Amino acid sequence: MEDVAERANVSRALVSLVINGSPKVSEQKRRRVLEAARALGYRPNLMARSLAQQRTRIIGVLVNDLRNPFFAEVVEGIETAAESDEFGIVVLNGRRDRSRELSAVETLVQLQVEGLALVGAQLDGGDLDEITDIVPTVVVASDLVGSVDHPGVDVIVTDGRRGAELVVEHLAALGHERILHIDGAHNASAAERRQGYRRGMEAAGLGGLVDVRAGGDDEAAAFAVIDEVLASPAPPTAVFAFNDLLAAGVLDRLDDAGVSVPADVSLVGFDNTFIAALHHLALTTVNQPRLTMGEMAVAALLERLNGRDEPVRHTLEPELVVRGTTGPPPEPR
Amino acid sequence: MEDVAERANVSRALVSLVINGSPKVSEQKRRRVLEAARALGYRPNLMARSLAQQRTRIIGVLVNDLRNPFFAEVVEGIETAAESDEFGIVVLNGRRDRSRELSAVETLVQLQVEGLALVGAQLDGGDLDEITDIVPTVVVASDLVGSVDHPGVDVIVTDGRRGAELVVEHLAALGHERILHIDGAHNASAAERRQGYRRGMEAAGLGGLVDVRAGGDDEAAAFAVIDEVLASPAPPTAVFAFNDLLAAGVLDRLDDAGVSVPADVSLVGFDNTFIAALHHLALTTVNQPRLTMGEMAVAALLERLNGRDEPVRHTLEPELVVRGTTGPPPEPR
DNA sequence: CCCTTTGATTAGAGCGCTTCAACACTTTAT
DNA sequence: ATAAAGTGTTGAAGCGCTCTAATCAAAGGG
Repeated sequence: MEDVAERANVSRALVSLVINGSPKVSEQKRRRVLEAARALGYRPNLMARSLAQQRTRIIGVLVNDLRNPFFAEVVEGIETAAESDEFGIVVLNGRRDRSRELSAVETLVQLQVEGLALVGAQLDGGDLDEITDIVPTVVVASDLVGSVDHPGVDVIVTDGRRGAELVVEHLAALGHERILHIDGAHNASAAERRQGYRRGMEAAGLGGLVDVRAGGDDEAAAFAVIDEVLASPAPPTAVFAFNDLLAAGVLDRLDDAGVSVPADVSLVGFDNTFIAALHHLALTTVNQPRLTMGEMAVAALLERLNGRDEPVRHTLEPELVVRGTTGPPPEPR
Repeated sequence: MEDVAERANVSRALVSLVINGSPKVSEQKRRRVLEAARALGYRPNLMARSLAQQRTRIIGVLVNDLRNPFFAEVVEGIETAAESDEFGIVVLNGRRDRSRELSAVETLVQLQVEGLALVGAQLDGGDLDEITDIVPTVVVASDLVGSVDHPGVDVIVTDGRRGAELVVEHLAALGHERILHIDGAHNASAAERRQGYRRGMEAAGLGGLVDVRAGGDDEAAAFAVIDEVLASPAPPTAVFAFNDLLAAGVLDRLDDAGVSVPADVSLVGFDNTFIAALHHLALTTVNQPRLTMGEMAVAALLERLNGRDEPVRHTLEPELVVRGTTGPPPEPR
């Protein structure tokens, strides 16, 4: 910068003004500076600028699992929204490991991000206590454990309880009774969906048949459960999986076992990722408006930055997308 | 930091030494400082540190498309490797838009990243000219246009030419002759695969039947091509798609048209993403060792940082993964 | 012709940290 | 005792930028 100033015969301060597009610079000097900058290949140092300015215009994004297309799309929503507000984003990947999430958050805070978006994170309110009075935080696509309202955290979720209810209603309407739920284990939104499943079962008069088994969040987690369940005396006629990835795993395993879907067993996922839409899977699932979620997350952060003080919670409506993996249960023989 | 120093009755310099784990600090003061830091909730400012230290320990990653699981996994490979070398990564998403890629690279450079990994980027040598003598750069999973060796850029690729040849060999061996290639359009690795396809066709004595049509990099791009091709007098008996996503699109469209795979038409993808492995797709495809690619990318950058000066190019061997979407062509009637 | 106003430019302090050279002690060797 | 050699600690400069307040030049008003 020094060099640019010298070459253009102006002060460092003037260079700064030009670079930042200040209106109070004469056309002549502006030109001189820009040319000098180009000639020297000058590039402003973002670190130095942030330090001096005391702001970074960066939103930190912690994502639970980049390989899950669902999260990737939420992140794209965040990115789009951030961009239009002249913010950049830094994405860190928790890789389904809570301790990694914790250290990622720490890194982001130290990076001085101005807002923190936790996408599908497994952290709970306690983990965030310290963080939230340093930087505005929004939890997206997962909920704080126990749904406790934390004064410093905004929440953007699709109503997982309702979504799960929709699934059970749909299956029950088709005549299913033994409906199994393979859950998301420690996954942050797992509890909500479990709860919705239970309520749905009860509402349908199937309270006695509630069956929840521990799954996870990708295909592999489904295998053991399916093997176990198929071996039981009265296997389920329908399976509601925690998410599409898990459902895909279920589908594979059922296939291996020669069980046909939906003739023998109906199957429902969650998220409505592009995988579910593939004709060969044609997975019945629950849609979450992921781009919207990303955008709302950014909006929430900006409001905080503009002084809002009370927590906000946006619960979006899930939507059942019926495709080819659900149908009436087989006739009992 | 000032405050911590004061509370612990030491100088700022000492605090810095403690935070950075210097061995030349007495146990007593170290304890005092750490306690003061905890009590005050002190967090070092990474920006300030980087500025003072003149290094960031950050590797910038530009990825072509986060929604494509293939790229996401390469990024995970990079992340893992970076982590074990005590580097952090910052991921920016080009979202399939070259001008966005350009500005993302600019951002990363200004962020003072110590290395740049371009994953599946569409940029060419010219775009990088200016960049490479500022920061070590490695191109992963795509190649510079024209494969010109650029002295400042390392390249980690799977041999797309060979991969495509393998595909054609496989199909030809099954008896196919009219093999269509739907390419990746402007995608950076498209050219190589096209070339491999052509060579493969010629080697199989099918040079006259070469048929390449413009595709893209996701499902949607396939639709128009399939419609067009099915309407032609002599439709292909096999389709080789640029990647798995595109292949999934082809599969969907063939399905719509009532064409069955592989009985009527064989189909091959590329990348071996988890999608291809789903039993209901069971897509024959070409594997790329994505985690390894990510790791090699980081290794290349570190070597550069340690003074290597000549460019390096690692070409990994692709591997044909035969699944259920390929078989002999239908009997001509 | 001097004073005020306006607009363009600049000096310099400061952002939060690291690091080097200097300093004050202690210990050991002589 | 005194010099030499370590330990541990600190003052202060500097990283590349921004921004406030001060300065300077030109223009307008009386």
